[in-house]
Amino acid sequence: MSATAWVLHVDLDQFIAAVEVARHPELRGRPVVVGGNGDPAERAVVATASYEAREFGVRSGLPLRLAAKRCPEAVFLPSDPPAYQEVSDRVMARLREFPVVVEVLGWDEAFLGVATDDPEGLAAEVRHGVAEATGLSCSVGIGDNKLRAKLATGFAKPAGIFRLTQANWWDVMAGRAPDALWGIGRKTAKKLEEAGWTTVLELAGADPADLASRFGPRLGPWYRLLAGGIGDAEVTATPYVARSRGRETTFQQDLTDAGAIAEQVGLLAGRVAEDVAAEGRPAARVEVKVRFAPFLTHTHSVTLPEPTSDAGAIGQAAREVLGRFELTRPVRLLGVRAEFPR
DNA sequence: TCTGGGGTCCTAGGACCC
DNA sequence: TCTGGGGTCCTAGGACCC
Repeated sequence: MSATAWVLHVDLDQFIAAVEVARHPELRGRPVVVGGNGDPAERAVVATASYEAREFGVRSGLPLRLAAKRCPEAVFLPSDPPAYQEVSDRVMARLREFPVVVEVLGWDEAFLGVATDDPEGLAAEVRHGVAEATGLSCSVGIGDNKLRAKLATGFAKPAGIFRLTQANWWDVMAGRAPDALWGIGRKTAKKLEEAGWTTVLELAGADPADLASRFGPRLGPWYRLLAGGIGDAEVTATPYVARSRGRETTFQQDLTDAGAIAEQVGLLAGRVAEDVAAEGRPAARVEVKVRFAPFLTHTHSVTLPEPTSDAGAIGQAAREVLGRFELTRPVRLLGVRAEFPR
């Protein structure tokens, strides 16, 4: 008799805030907001808010200035990605000690592929193991595929375990709005609603051809599958291979001087060239992004004559692409991205 | 919105080729 | 020219996710 295949989704609770509280114990129990340089007056957004801060309506993506307004007593800390990466590595290493296949999704989450007849028991062991190794709390979703495991975690949080399978899919999901699904956001939910599909159950019964005509040949039919809870169950430990590497900066004050803009693009291209060199594969395309005030974003890009890792060639391509923009408005963001051959 | 920075994938139109 | 059908590449933009 062989054990049943399950997908577990492990997600650290308020990960970034938890890492900061772990190294600043005096902050435990206080509203903590991490983002930008830690200065709530700057142009930046919240990376993570502690649960105490969330009580005040502070959420990821909220401008720091608004976070300070909603929660004046919050402690604002600068984002420290290397520290989070280091803790993340320890979490993932601990997960790999279980008899599971680990697929890392980001700093604070991973899928586990596992064969067991007691997924709740394993999920509890995972929670204890991670807590013991790192002091961090996580939640675990159990599913019969990745989509259901991922959504289950949302119902498990914080510090819990939840199982979502075909058996309870409709009980849990039928009446929810389509943007409860992983892959449908606010914009698509609005279009769906305008077309008459306001719940997961309704979307699951939609005509695929109708969906295709509204959302495209792949996205449309895929939305119907999502609503049915149907998805991939294969968990793979194969290291992920980047398709592109980019750098971008939002300026605290908009740039208007053409020379300054060109200089910043040169600096960004230099950083991207370093990343490309570190990747060990040449870049095939270079894209430049310009966000004009108030918030108008445009991109131009070029396919290089041949793939290259040469910093001079990447910088020159970026400057040439920049020349295709009409720089008639103040610039709030510049970005350079290199794509690898497909 | 007072709207970051790192990415991924999809779409659609035009160019180009057979 | 009253202009087929298909495949692929290039490009810009959009939506979504963490």
